[in-house]
Amino acid sequence: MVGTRPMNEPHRPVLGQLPPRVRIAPSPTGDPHVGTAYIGLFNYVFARKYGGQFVLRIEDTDQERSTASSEAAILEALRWLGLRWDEGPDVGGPHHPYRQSERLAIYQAHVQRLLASGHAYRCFCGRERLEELRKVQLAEKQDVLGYDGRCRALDPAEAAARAAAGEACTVRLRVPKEEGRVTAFDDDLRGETITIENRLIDDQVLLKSDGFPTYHLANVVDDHLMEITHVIRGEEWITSTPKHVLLYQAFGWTPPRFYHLGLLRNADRSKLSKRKNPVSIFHYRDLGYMPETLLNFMGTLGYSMGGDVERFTIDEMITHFDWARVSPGGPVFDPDKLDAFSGADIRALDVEALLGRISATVLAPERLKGLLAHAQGRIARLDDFIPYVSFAFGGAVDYAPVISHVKAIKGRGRAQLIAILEEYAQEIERDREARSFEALALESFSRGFCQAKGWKPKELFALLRIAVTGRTAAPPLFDTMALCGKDRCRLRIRGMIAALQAEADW
RNA sequence: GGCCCCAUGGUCUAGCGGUUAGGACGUUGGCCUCUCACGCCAUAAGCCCGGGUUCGAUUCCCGGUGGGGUCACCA
Repeated sequence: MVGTRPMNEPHRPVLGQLPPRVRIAPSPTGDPHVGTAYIGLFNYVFARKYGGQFVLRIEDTDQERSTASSEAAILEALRWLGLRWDEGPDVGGPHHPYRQSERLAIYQAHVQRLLASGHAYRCFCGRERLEELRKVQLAEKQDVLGYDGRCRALDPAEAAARAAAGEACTVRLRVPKEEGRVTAFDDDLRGETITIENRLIDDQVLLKSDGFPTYHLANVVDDHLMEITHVIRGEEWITSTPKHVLLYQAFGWTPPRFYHLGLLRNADRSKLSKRKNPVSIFHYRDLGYMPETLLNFMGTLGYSMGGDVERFTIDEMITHFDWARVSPGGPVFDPDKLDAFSGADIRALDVEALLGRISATVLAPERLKGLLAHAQGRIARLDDFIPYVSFAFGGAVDYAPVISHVKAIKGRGRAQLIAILEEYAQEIERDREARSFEALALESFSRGFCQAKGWKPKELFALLRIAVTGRTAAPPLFDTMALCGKDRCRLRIRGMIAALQAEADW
């Protein structure tokens, strides 16, 4: 057993070792996720602790789902938190570009190497056959799922010719499947060697038919080229790490050290998901948590300063950081405790500083202006402004005063209301335009949604207005939703669903 | 289901062979107080189970159980 270490031996870099280079590699496919921030925090702290570099790399190899706006949002969210990266798509660096979609030629050249050395092969199996294969494997309850290796035996020259002739194909990793072969790597957080039998490792696709690499290939190539020394990521990657190790071996490269952190969990211990918890970093920003509070809170998840200390700054975390103080288990993200931290931090501010914070966020001039534009026509006295726009502040709202109006929506039962809200919340996330949460896009999405579901706009919009504001009267619905922001709307629509579910007598 | 990871009160954790098992959030009760909040004091609640190793296991090893992850031309 290589690489095991007694648990009482703290992990310290060997003297004379180069400073670490670490990275986070978010995929720009949605709202900036707290899981990204969590992993980012540990990478950042580790890099700073040992005077290394923290790299931000955008893994936009999924052409279907990646968007520029998501990438921008991720950068914005990480900046808000104060996790500064030394190299990245915006600041550049010696290993640019840092956006994988701009490194296609690099991956293709590396795939050629693998093809030439026989570590990879072209595969002409189409999606239909793969789906069929999968169906059969599932039906037969096979334990090992995955590609059956049909194209492994193809003559490389012939395969190359077919590809050159324009036949669609992918390139797969040729996993050495000889009886008894295993692939192992050390997880330095766990202090264990993790070993997996090669027969359980799939001949992973490395290059997709659209010419883009998969995560596995791009990740290994870039980590090597960018001289990443320590890969600190979520434990969801543990089972695919052997594929990466095989790739390092195929290229003749030395793999980095691996640290797999436990995944953030919902209250029911499943992996943190937006169905059960707010997961967007912007949710926490827009509902008025201070970045240092969030950072400190996340720092207490999985990490401990030791003893009784749990309130600490990121600088304190950096100076005290030690891998031996990181727990491998997946912590529950407890919003109540975050609130307690947040309240304490607000109280610790002097009034002047608090005013500064609020002026810069909750009451930022730009935001106020947007609100005023809609309040102006609806108030009689300047002083009415605050109560009038109160719907745009705070988290959950109380539906008790307005629930009768919901019940009065003609011809719609409780179950129907719950269902439509759930569908609405779900589909709006998938709509490329609407998820920007701009009024116009919201409106066109919502009207289309009504049509598709056979609801009159009037009924749905009334329901949404009540759900989002807790009131029956407000500025035009889509302006209101835009003013409240995506995360607040999401939170309140969920709140409305919960309120409806609680109305047992209806 | 196969494989992999994990395991201290409800939650986050301290503990690194011998402790009255400590702290924080939450709970409950009280104090403070015009109310609420804050603050303060107190409270109930935990080492998953079974084998080893050891004079001695919460701690080390193995097994079980439980939880999680993963089995895509998504990351």
